[in-house]
Amino acid sequence: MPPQKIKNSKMTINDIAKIANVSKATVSYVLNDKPGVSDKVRSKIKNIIDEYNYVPNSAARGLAGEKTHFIGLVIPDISDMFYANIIRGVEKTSNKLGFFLNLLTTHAQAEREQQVIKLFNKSMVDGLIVMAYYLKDQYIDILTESGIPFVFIDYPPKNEEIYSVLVDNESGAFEATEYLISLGHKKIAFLEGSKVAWDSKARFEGYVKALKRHAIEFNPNLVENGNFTKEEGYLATKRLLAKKEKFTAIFSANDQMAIGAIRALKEENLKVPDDVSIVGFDNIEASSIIEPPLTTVSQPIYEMGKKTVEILVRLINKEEVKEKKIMLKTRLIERHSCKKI
Amino acid sequence: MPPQKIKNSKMTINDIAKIANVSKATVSYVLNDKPGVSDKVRSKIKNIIDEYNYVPNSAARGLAGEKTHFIGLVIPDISDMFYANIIRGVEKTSNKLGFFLNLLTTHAQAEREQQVIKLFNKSMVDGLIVMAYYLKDQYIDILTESGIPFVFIDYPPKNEEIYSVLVDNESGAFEATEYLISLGHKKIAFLEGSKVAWDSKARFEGYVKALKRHAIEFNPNLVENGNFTKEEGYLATKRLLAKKEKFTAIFSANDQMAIGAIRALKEENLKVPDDVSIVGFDNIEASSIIEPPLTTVSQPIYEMGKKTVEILVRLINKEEVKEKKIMLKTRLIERHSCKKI
DNA sequence: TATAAGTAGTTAAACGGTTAAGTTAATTTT
DNA sequence: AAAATTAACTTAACCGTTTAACTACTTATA
Repeated sequence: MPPQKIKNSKMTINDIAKIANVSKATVSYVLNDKPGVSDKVRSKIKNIIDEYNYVPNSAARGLAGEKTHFIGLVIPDISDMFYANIIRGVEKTSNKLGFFLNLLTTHAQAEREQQVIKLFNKSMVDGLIVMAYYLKDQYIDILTESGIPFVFIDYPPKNEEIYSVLVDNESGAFEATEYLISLGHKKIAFLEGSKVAWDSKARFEGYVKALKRHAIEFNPNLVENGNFTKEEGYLATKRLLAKKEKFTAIFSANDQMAIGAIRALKEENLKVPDDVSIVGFDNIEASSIIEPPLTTVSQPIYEMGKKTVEILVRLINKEEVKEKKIMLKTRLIERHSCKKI
Repeated sequence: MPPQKIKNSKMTINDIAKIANVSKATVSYVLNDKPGVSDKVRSKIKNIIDEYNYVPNSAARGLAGEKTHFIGLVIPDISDMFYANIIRGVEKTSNKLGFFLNLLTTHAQAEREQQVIKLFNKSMVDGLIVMAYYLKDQYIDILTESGIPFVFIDYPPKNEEIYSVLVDNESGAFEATEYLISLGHKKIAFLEGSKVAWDSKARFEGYVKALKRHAIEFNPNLVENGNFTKEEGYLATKRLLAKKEKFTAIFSANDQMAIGAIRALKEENLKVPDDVSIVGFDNIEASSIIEPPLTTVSQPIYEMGKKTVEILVRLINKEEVKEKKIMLKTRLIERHSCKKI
């Protein structure tokens, strides 16, 4: 066989070293941009690497050195657009910073979350991004012990020790409610999400605070639970309507429930926004398509992913991170589901 | 320090071996369910593994052995629900079969696709699932040479050599068009998607074949390009309307364009389905929310992911795979956007 | 000028597994 | 009862990197 360019997949650092007539250590130094190599040799090696399409074996890298150049991503469910969009930010940013992604989904099952967290050991990933569903607290000890840098996305704001980036749900809800009030509404119903989710609670808090701020008395009869789903949002609205307790607006803790609410209102021959104004939360795709287009609170999802990776990579590089908890602001998107009263 | 249970993250196969009083080879055999270990010792080791929460280091595994237990996933864009849903099937199935996922997105950029494919070397992943956007053909040589098992998702059906799972777009479109015909429609417009995408072409083919089958003459004036987007679907429909060429139904190559079409029709005071019937393709979430709920063709997305992994894992295990190309059937979802003429 | 300090490179051990080959003891065959 | 076979385990090499420690020069310092 004539001597030929070996294929990239077979190439090792040894091959490169042999071709360049240096030791593999020298090649390694070049690969990692470390000093101790003359410019001449350095560029010679770089050329050879390019020419032969050599890519270092990341398993070996992970084994030997500190860095795997991988970030682990723990996520409940990718088919949920919220998470999918976060991944988008995560992926783009981590690639820009030279990292790849290891995806592990938990299907929002507690048991699976537990498994998953054990799987990620130090030589598998350099750091971890966690979007937990159940075990947020239990994770922390395991992760802290393991020494892997990690940052949570959307972690309930109590624990001040851990790194996390989250959305200021309360102020978003406050703003949404205040918007309704500014339109002249005084009897504003609230569709709450999951009883246990902290973001649901935060949105409720924001609603209550806005009422209080404008001296409107909170009426518990105007609150119904829709568990964040379209179907239950529909049902909750029906219950609300059945009470004969008057209201002129609904603030729904998410868009899905708002969509259910609109259907319920239509069925009762109530017009949105003429009879009832409604504002949602999340700005999902459907909210711009529905009739009428839904006024809603948009979360900076892409930016969440981006910020999270930026923090994690600083952590991995042992650089200083000023704030442990990053709160991102929401933005009210005015469409056509609200009307001045 | 008192002797304590060491943390899982620090545990190595050596530690387990020491505790069990065996060699690490024996532990390895147990880990990989290989013969040559007595039941007694085997279960003893298994207990210790459980007790100490030991998880083998996958980088080391990848380096030393054949298997990394990772599947690489090359995908253009996760925020596209179509891909996100495929991942769901991929993830669930691969976990069930004992594999993890390595996610690499290409952001639908040719250059990025090229990079990405080089990154996956043998000791990084056991196999590859590719959802390519541009370089489908170029990939093949590189991948074949590298020796990594791979399967394409949604690969254009020409190359019979490679493994792929895809949706029978043509028969789906055929069925949709035939459905319209069965309702009495004869003048059926077609909103085509991207000019280059093979699935777009296949859907067009299905449309044409259904017309032919029912002896309806194909009228090129009734075809407009909407490039798969809502906005261009809207524009395409406007152009269609401007022609004054009569039609009573539209078959749109995807739901996004159909949604644009509905808006365009509404603007021209045409009622769906009373004046114009319309059927879409994809069954995206919004299609059930829009007014009227859209009749559409649903793709077996989850199953695609599932099937793909199943094939890939067989390939990885060097088991026989009967068919190289798996075509999955679509399903027509009847909602309220079509009417008998 | 002798010595210290720096530069550019090499050597070899380690990382945590897998697996072919070797060893020992128990069991079967003749 | 000796030889052959089998089962159960161990030894050690290897996978492709990184990196601490070392060597051999060159250059600067006292």
